Amino acid sequence: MASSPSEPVVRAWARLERAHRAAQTAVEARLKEAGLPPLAWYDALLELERAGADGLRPFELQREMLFAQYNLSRLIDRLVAAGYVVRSASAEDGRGQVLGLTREGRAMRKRMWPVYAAAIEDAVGRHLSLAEATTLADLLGRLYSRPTK
Amino acid sequence: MASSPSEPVVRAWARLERAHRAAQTAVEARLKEAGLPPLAWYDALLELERAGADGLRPFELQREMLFAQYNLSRLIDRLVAAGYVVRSASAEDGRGQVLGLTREGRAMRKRMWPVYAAAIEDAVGRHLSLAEATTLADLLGRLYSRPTK
DNA sequence: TCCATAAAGATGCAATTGCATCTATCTGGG
DNA sequence: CCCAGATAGATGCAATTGCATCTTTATGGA
Repeated sequence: MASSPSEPVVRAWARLERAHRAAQTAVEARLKEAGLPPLAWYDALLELERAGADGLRPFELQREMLFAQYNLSRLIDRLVAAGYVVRSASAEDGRGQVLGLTREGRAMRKRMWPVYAAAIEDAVGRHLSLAEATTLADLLGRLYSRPTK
Repeated sequence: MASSPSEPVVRAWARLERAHRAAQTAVEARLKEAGLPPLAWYDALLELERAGADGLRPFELQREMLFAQYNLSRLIDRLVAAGYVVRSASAEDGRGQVLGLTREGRAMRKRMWPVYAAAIEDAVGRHLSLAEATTLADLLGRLYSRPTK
């Protein structure tokens, strides 16, 4: 019988870790050396921008980013402290709040993009053809959706 | 003009982050619920086991794991404190040391494997065919090409 | 030989993450 | 209506990570 995670699966896992660490480190370094906030800020700002005028509930953002609840709570603290996000009470849910992007938040996201984009190109784009990038995105997408097996 | 990271590249990057976070979180949770040490311990123990009787220098382990120097230094502290690794002075390099695996270290790695393996299968294996896993491993490998290989 | 510089590793301190738990509100069944 | 969960979010505290810098030993010229 074949051993339970097959050799290619173990390999894929190991490389997922390494590739991610390498890319992540490189990208964070680029942002920092440009005097910009960390990656996670960009992600949050982008999701909020995409959400439009209605804003997002923290738990929605949490699911989108796959962030732990307590980490997100504190990430939001920092974004609010920096003036990029505003918290307001939710009208429909007394327990909850709604997050909105400020003008400064929108501006910061925009300001981060060129640096971030260049870093992504270096960390990922440079190494792959267009077709390969598409395949990679496809396969990675499968890892966090319901299995089809 | 084509934007500099092409859309598939950005997508691949975004999914690399998400997929990694999802898998990482799931695997760590499995280890913890089995009362076992974190992932990084396994990696280090495995590398040391592979290195055989000669052991490894911290900086070699650091390169292998893509770990920051100060993080590795402290990871080793913990492994030594747990009795899984021993530090000894390097014979050839007065600045350095050599790491060796203890019997307990070897045993712990072995003990972690079944739990780790099952978690990998759940996080990765379940979602992909054999051919897909191979392709994924291949593409991910391209992202962190080490110069001397 | 001597020195400037580089490499190996450690460490103090600040920021972030993880864990457990807490408060407050909401929801569904009796 | 009422209460036992469940859900949204915050938070105290411990562990880990990141950053800057330090010590010690190697190395490669002039």
